[in-house]
Amino acid sequence: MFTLDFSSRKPIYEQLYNNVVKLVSLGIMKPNDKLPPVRTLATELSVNPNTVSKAYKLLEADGYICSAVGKGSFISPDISEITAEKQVAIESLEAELKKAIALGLTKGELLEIADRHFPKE
Amino acid sequence: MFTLDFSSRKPIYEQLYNNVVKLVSLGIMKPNDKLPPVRTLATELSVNPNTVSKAYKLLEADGYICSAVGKGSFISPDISEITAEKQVAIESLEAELKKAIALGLTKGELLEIADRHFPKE
DNA sequence: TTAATTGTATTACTACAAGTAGTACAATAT
DNA sequence: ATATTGTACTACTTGTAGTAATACAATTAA
Repeated sequence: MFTLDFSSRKPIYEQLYNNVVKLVSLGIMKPNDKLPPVRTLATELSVNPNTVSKAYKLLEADGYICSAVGKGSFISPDISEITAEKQVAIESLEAELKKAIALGLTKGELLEIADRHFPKE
Repeated sequence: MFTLDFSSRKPIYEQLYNNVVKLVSLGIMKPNDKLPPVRTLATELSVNPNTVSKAYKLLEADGYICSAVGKGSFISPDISEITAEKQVAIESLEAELKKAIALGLTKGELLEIADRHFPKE
């Protein structure tokens, strides 16, 4: 269900995050489905519970899952519509990004723009 | 001519970079104008020559200036057109970015997109 | 041709942040 | 009550960013 690459430079919590996003977008996990408890998944993957927790925390911040102490973590009920609209917006964004890069936009400049649009994050 | 804020978190080389960009966009420095030599500027600003060099290197990579050993560093001859077109593209990009953010795009996701479009930088 | 001026490359030191782990805490369920 | 769950706090380790010290290479000017 979850696959990790420990030799990768990508942080484990980020890989976990992407795992869940992928499972949802592929329809393998559906709204209200229960995710494995932090400790369970951590043990399975031989990883610290806090690392799993970090992934879950991010997933919740981004609206993918809902977590509650004692209850557990679940795929958000209204995940489908969200991701669909967002996907379209991302595609438009990437199209504009390509144009800008062709005209000499650098990564540094893009990061600066990102900082301006995400205040104090 | 050049102003630095040493108490700022922003790296000095980045501040220098922005100084030059601003001087150009304000028309204070024009195409083919000579920039102060690395060592001279470094001494003036009480900074290591390498720090100035790093700023110049970035400016050259982004097409703002041209550097040559023994000659010096100069504002690029064709800076005006470049920056104009680019500015338009950046505005479109930011418009799309705002839409995507409104639909739930996160900073993390944006950075991931950035990584995808700037391979191995 | 020689000395001065210029940008570049290499290396190393320091500080800070990211990533992960250890542990204790708090809320819910059974 | 006790077990299960997510969360908060702290600390350790590692890596990267920023700057500096130094040596190098190319051009200019005398």
